[in-house]
Amino acid sequence: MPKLTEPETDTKEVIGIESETPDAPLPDFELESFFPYQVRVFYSDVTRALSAVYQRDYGMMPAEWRTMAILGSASGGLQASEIVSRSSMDKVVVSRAVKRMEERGFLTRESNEADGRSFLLQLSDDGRAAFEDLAPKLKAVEQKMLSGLSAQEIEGFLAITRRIRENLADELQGVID
Amino acid sequence: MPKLTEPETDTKEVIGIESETPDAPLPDFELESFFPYQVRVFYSDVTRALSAVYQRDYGMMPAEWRTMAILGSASGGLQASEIVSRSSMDKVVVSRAVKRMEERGFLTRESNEADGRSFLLQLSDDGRAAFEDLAPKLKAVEQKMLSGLSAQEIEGFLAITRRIRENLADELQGVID
DNA sequence: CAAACATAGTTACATATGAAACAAAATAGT
DNA sequence: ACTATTTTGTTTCATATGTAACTATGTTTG
Repeated sequence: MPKLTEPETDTKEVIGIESETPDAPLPDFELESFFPYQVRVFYSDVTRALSAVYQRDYGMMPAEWRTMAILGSASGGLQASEIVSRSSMDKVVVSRAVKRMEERGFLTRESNEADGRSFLLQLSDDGRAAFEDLAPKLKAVEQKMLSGLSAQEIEGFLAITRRIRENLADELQGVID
Repeated sequence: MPKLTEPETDTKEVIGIESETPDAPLPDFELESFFPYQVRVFYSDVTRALSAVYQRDYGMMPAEWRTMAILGSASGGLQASEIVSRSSMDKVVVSRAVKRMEERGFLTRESNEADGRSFLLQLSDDGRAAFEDLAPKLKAVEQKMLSGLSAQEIEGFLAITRRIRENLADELQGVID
């Protein structure tokens, strides 16, 4: 069932090791020192600290908070597609977040004069109140997690994330996203 | 701890002001420059580049790959609980990953002499073969994403993730994990 | 010993997610 | 104008996930 892609170079055959090798090549692979794993552990702590707040105070999910954050700092009404592009979330995720937020009275959907397919989204008064309550709290969490770090260190850190993302750019071409 | 209720501001409608711009405090919150958001975008690229490989080649999920990685570099058989502690994954996640890997013939479960509640897990020959195929491929992805970065830069980066996690340590106490 | 408690792992349930199919409206090609 | 294609957003379906309940075994304590 595994549709294995052909191993390009099979050193075993070249060297001529036959059948079961008790002295297996045993790739020395330490998960805990594997960079992507460390990134995941880091991310998981960061996101958990953050979502704990909007989750606890407003029962919101990450996608809802991000939608709120974008609408909260926007001037007029936004289309869902604009939220998609500004949040790097999937359009399905945004669609569902918007739906849930409308049900909970956090945003309004007006039909769009200029384009009958889309709607203009805006925070309702309740939504804005929640945003104004949450934004400082979440900024405080951000401050807390960054405390003791210089602006230079933070910028250096982010610069490295950008370089890594650039390194991965063509790796990720296949995945359309 | 506010629970979903904030005082409604109704002063405007009472007087009937139709001001287009209410004198809202309007927290200046830019999602795209919000540190946790940037971390998420970064993480999402890293993890996607990686999972693309074991997903494509073996149809594995992240939890399965991590389980494989830990078993692959372990000497004898491990209990599921050891995988949990070494992978920072939930025990339910590990349980399901183990189940699926056993179904697919990637690992074996022997009952544990020393403790009737647990089992000793080990990669099967197939599992080991998959691991030996995958480990170098994934290391290559790691190399690719880190290319152009000095060991010093990488260590500095990781040091910052550790400091941030320490800053968050008490924030995360509430969440038992 | 036996009742109480703790631990390992699984299962159930409710919910979240991603991929792909879909409908409706807009745009392009001829 | 008419058909094809693209874009916008929703829905469907199959699968993944987290929380809590559960089973079974092991440990502690009176």
